[in-house]
Amino acid sequence: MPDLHPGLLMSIAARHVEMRVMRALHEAGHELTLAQGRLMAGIDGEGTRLTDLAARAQITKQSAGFLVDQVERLGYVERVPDPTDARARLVRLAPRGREAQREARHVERQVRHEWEQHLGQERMAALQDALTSLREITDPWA
Amino acid sequence: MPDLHPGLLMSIAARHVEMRVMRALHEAGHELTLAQGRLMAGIDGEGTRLTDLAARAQITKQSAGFLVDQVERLGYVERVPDPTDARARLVRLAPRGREAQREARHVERQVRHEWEQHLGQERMAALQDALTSLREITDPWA
DNA sequence: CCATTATGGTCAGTCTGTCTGACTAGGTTG
DNA sequence: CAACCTAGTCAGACAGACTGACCATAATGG
Repeated sequence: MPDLHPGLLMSIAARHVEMRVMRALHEAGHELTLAQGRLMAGIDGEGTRLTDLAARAQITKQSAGFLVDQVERLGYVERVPDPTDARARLVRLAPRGREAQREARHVERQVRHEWEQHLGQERMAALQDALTSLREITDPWA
Repeated sequence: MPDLHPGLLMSIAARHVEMRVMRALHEAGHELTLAQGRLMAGIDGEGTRLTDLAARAQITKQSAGFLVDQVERLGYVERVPDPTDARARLVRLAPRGREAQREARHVERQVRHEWEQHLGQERMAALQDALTSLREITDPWA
C-alpha cells in the first residue's frame, strides 16, 4: 500500500473534526449548517466586519451577507454599528452564539485529546509542528 | 499566539493542494469543477460502480449520478456494463480522463516535494506517519 | 422455486451556498 | 471639493447537494 497523499489524509481528518463539531452542535439543539459554522468561527470577541468575515472564510461578501442574515434570524449573532465607520457594521456573537462557540470548542479539545491519546504526545507535537510550519507556504491568507 | 487546532491547519493545507490541482487542470485546458474532480479521484483502473463512487466521495448516489453525467458528456469517463451484475454499470476513465489524472498526480507530486523542501525530510516523514496513523480513527470509510 | 428483501441506479423536486454584476452610502485623499 | 476607494446590499444565476419515490435485477430463506 503506497502512501496516500498527505493532502488527502488531511482532508479526511479535517472533515472528521468538522463532522464531530456539527454533530455535537446539532445534539445540543443548535441548527447550524457547516457554512454557517465556518462563518461564525471567524467572528472575534469585539465583533467583525462582514468584509473581514468573508475574507477569512474565503467567500464573497455577498455569500457572507447571506449567511449572516440566516444566523442573525436564528439568534446566533447581531449586527451593531461600527463606531469607527458609519458604513460598516460589526457582526457580534449573541448569547446563543457564544453558547454554540463554547460547545464547539469543547468538542475540538476533546478531539485533540483523542488524537493525542492515539498518537502519543511526541508524535502529536510533531504533527502540530509540521502543520504550523506548512501553513507558511499554504495559507493564502497569512 | 496559541496553537491553532490541527484540524483547522489541515483544512488550510488540504485546500491549498486542491486549489493547486484545480488550477493546473484548468491551465491544461480541462474544465473540471472541484466536485467533479473529487468524484473522479475515486475511479480505479478497472472502473467503479456509481454507488461506490458515491460512498468514497461521501455524497448520495443521486449526486454522484449527476456529476458522472456531466463528466461523461465532457468525455472524461464512460459507463460500461458491469459483467458481473446486470443492474450495475462501471464508470471508467476515458482517455481524456486519464490525461487529467496524470496532470493531477503530477501536481500532487510537486506539492509533496515543495512540502518536503520546506519541512525537511525528517519532519515530512513524521507528518506522513502521524496523518496515516490518525486515519485509523478519523476515516469513516476504512 | 418462488416470495421477500436487498442492491444498483434513475427520476422528480427542493434547498443551500456560492458566484458575478450593478448599485448606494459613506470615507479618504490629492 | 472632485475623484476615488470601501462597506455593504440587491438581483439574478447556477452548481451541487439532499430526500423520497420508483424500477430492475440479485440474493436469500421458507
